[in-house]
Amino acid sequence: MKLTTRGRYAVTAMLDLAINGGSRPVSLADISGRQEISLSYLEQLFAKLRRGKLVVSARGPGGGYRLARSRTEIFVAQIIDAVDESVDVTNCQGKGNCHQGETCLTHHLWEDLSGQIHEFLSHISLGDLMDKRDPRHRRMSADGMLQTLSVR
Amino acid sequence: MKLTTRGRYAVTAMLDLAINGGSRPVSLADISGRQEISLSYLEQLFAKLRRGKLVVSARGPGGGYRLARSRTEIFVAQIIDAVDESVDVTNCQGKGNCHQGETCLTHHLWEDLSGQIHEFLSHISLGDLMDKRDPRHRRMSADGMLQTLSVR
DNA sequence: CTAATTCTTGACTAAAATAGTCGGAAATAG
DNA sequence: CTATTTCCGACTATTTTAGTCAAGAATTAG
Repeated sequence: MKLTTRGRYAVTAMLDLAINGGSRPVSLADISGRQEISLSYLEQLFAKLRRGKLVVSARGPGGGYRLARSRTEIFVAQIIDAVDESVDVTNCQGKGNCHQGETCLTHHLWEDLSGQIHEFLSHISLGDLMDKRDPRHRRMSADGMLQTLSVR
Repeated sequence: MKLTTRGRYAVTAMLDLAINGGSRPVSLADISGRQEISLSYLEQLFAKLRRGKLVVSARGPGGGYRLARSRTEIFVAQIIDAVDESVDVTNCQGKGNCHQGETCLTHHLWEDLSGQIHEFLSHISLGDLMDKRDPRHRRMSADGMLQTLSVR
């Protein structure tokens, strides 16, 4: 799991699509204008998002992109995975250069943590993020948060 | 919150320190050998970790670094913050170029999500990672965290 | 004291990732 | 047909990452 500015751009653009995309597709030019991301860069990102089956495209006038499925079925982890093409991070894959060393141990510990972050982002959909705009859904509970976050 | 390979290196090195550091300091040369990170790069990272008060150093033969405090009191978020010097990510700070636009909205949504990840990593200590019994107890609760996502 | 060890610092560099540019081709609505 | 918009590949500039090098300061073992 990697979390770079590129992933942020992608999630931002997808959020824009989820917010502004109704029955009509949204053009990249619109997103570019609103989110201040260069059009050409958006093209690169959406090529990957399309390959990742997160959006569908429509060419021609009035065309653009729309979400490939409901905003409640598109998760942040999928977006980041689509644009980040995670490199494999192991420096000891297959090779036996990491016998009884500590390398594999610490590597495994990191992978574990990384996996948890991925797991977390796999449960947050665009819809979840958007729902936070609705004040009725606002529930500030610092106590509750600590209970769910800390080691139980 | 950014999550790059540099942060991974830092956490890995700190884990090595937590695992291999007993009463004696651990030299960067040792960490370099075990974790296959270049010595000079480790020097850069540990300069920042020291400034962040996460490690203390000891010069001379038999010297090296040791954790500044107990492994249960050093958290992953602190390590990443120390080496990443997070840039401010707002493209609309102060400036009024983001009035009723969608830019601020999506930006805040991302900030909230990013904040949640940071919050999560603020509760995971080196000790937690080393403690391998029952990793499920460290897992994030997406439902619980969504309740706490703030609205601005 | 001396010498080896280790951190400390700064300047520099190579490689990679990021972000953006450009030119054109294909599709399609009007 | 024509304007709009996705699509696609090649190219470039900038930034970040990772590593190198060299000099120097502190400390300790012997």
